[in-house]
Amino acid sequence: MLDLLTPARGEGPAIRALDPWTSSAGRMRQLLSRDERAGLAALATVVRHRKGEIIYRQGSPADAVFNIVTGAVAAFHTTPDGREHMVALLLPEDIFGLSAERRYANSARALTPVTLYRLPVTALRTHLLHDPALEFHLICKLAQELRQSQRHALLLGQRRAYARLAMFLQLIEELQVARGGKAGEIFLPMHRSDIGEYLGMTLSAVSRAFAALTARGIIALRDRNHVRIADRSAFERLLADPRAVRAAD
Amino acid sequence: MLDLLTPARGEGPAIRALDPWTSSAGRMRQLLSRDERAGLAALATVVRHRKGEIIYRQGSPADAVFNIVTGAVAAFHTTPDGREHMVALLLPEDIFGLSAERRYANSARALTPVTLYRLPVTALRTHLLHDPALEFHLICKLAQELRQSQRHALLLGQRRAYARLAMFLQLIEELQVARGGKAGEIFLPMHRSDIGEYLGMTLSAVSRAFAALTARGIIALRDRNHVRIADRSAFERLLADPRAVRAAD
DNA sequence: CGGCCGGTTGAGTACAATCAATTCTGGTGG
DNA sequence: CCACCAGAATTGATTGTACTCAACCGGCCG
Repeated sequence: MLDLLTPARGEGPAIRALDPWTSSAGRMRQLLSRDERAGLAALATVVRHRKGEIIYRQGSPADAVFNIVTGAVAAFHTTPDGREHMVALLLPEDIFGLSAERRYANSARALTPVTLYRLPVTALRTHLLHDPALEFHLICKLAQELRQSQRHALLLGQRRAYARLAMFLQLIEELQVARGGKAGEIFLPMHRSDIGEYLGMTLSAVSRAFAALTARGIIALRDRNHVRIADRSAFERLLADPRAVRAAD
Repeated sequence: MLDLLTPARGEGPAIRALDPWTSSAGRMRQLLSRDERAGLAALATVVRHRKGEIIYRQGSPADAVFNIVTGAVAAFHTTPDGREHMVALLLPEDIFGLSAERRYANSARALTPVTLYRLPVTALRTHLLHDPALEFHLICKLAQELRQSQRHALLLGQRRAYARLAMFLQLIEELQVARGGKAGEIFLPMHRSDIGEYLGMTLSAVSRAFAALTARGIIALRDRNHVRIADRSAFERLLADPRAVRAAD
């Protein structure tokens, strides 16, 4: 299961990413050394938010970057007509709040209770310029988040609702495996409506997509937030070619 | 018009991004100093590709990062069933080819004739670790590309085809303004099918979306690759609330 | 018990995908 | 300069899928 509660071992901010220099079978590792984490800890303050709370709002002055210790966070964009679109799903050892022109480009909300390190940008900048190795690790992490975002775009390019949901489940499963969890049982730290925002579809469509995958025996719901991959090969087949499954209706 | 042909003034790799420390009204600037560019130039080789050529293929060993001098590049992902989805549109002074686990996560293709700096990753890494300021600039650029990717996701979350197209046009226009071009006249360095891949819809849908916006007097096509915003306020209104325009059918 | 929140299900509609036919455009060679 | 060709783009008819709006369910809490 996806563990949102156990902090990374050790003290201080932590970032986890795929190692750019070795093949590690999709396993992410902690990039920061004990010293790097201690250095960052000196700049950081710990902040907590309850489930559902806004961490920062799009357009407000971006004076800090955040690093998740425990919990899950959604970065989302609010359109002028009031709808919300999630642009990133953030988990422990992720970084968020990077900005341009001193304003946050989107808002952030706690999906679960969260504990964060808050790093003021000015102090962080100074610190980074004195620690090239740390900077390099941050570059790796950003490249990782960029790939993640591109994958999100890929998901959104899917036409069929159940294909999007399947890609989403695969994504979450990989994240939990990459953090050392085990495959097969997926924990969703969010409501159906949040999933809908991430998948770019309505609550109803999400619900129907869950129903469709369940009816085909591909997944099974233990409860609303726990999904088990019931038929791995059908799951893989669906991901490989979304159209192949349609006939099974 | 979007200038893809004039290289950045000066010599060597160049990266352009929004300045994270000042409000610059959306205007991007060259982040690298003359010295930084010269230092990078020492590692780089210049490569050229004809329009349509593959620069690297998803899954192949990622031994270099690229920086665009002139031209436009598409980063795209090929799904097992053969369809292609564009995940990024890259222009002069952009960086691409960052990877994890020594493999490219997606393919890259020249949309126009392109000139690139090719930076071997090992040399680049060593160089970066000796130049914290340069690393910091790279961080800014990556944050920029991350925001760009999130914006792409936002676009893909739109339901109506013409809304996606409008967001796309806005995006291209901003890119050209940010690079010093002037607003109002947009150059599209790609075919309708490429646009379709970026917007996550078919060629026909792209064509119909162009037709819809033209029929409403929002845009005007000088030729296939040159779009003029004919009615700026209607354009803005459409972007603010895609549903508002439907009635105007 | 009643209200509320999160979620599911149903009927009708709107929109883009699909497949296919047709037009437009730019380049080439006579 | 024009005829021709091939690729690019548009347009048309039909179908599939998700949206919309709405009713309904089930658990939780006062």
